[in-house]
Amino acid sequence: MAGDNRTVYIILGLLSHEPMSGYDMKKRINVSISRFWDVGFGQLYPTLKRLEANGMIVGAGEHNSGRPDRRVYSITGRGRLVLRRWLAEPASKEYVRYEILLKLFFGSLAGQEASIATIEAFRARYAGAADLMQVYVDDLRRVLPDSPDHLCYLLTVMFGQRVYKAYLDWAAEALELLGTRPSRGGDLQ
Amino acid sequence: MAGDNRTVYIILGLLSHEPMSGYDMKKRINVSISRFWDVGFGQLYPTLKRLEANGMIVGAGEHNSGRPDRRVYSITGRGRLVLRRWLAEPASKEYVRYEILLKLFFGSLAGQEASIATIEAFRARYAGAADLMQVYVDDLRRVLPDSPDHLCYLLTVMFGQRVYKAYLDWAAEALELLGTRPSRGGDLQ
DNA sequence: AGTAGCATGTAAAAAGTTACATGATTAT
DNA sequence: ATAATCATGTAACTTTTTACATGCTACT
Repeated sequence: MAGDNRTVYIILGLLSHEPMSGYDMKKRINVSISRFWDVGFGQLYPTLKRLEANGMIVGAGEHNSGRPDRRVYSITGRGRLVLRRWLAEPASKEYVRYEILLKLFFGSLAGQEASIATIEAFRARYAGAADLMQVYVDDLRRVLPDSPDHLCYLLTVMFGQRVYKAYLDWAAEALELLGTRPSRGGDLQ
Repeated sequence: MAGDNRTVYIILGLLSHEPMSGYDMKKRINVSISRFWDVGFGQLYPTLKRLEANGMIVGAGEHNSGRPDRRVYSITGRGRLVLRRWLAEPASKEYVRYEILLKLFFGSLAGQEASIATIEAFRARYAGAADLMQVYVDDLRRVLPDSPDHLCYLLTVMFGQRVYKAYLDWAAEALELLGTRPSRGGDLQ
């Protein structure tokens, strides 16, 4: 995870569409990016400062009547160049950390019930998410002919839909192996 | 990712089965754990020192004729207690970082060809892995009745098999959407 | 009255990666 | 000859998380 700071490219990527503040970025990240790469305020604000010092973005203070002042950033030519260069490079290997699998792997010390509870919690965590991704996929596929710019978003949502489905299918199979009939219905949340 | 240091529990979990050296642990991690939680030497050795200082493990120097000396660690009662306590707690949320989705999300600036190349590389990365996981699953399911202690391992391998399959299915669908017939055969490596 | 949202940040700590160092043996 | 394996470790660095700080407005 050392090496290139991806927070930089997320900021540049968002600003390549339109100017916005750090707070706006976090909101965008939460709804569309955080599923595969989350960024916190503690990373966002310092990185914005650094990018401005390096001339990749420029910020303009904006007065906001009644609300705190905003600092709206725009991408510069240099920022666009750096972003494009990164996009042309091959993507690094996927980085995952599944504590649930760690617990199951060492689960013989905890007993079957503990493993079952762990998997049930995992399933509950993704039951709603998988359905939601399916809805998004269906919607985006419908509007795609009229707005092909949604394709980039659709690709990432499709990914989520398939991976979450794999999660749920695995959970069902794992529970069966552990000798539990999967409970039907009422397992959302 | 702050909070609890999972390297600690990986070490304790491995030692709960049998005593071994740091080097042994890394080998075990590479073949069975690194797919869902990797640990490097730079984390392993300092953590071993800390765990010994805290009385969770004890190390014994072993002379190795012709080879470097080894330090073989064993888990203590206190270490077992800490491990069991962690196993009883609910697993934290999954942590993932997919640079490929980041690049695709901002891919409109790079063009379709770049997106296609990105996805092809991703597919090549997992084509072999998915097949391998399937082989492991089949093997483990066959030996399971005779050695039920393999169940914990099987659960994690099943997870990998399903997720890697989802990766490949997504890649095929994504390439189709981008207007590329998926190339048949010879796409390993 | 209390919570959530708006909006920006800082500081400390933890976690993780990378590069380096040593040096013998064994396989290609 | 060269590379890989065995075996341990350190140091510097980067990245990420968490907790704190401020203060106003709008909703319940």
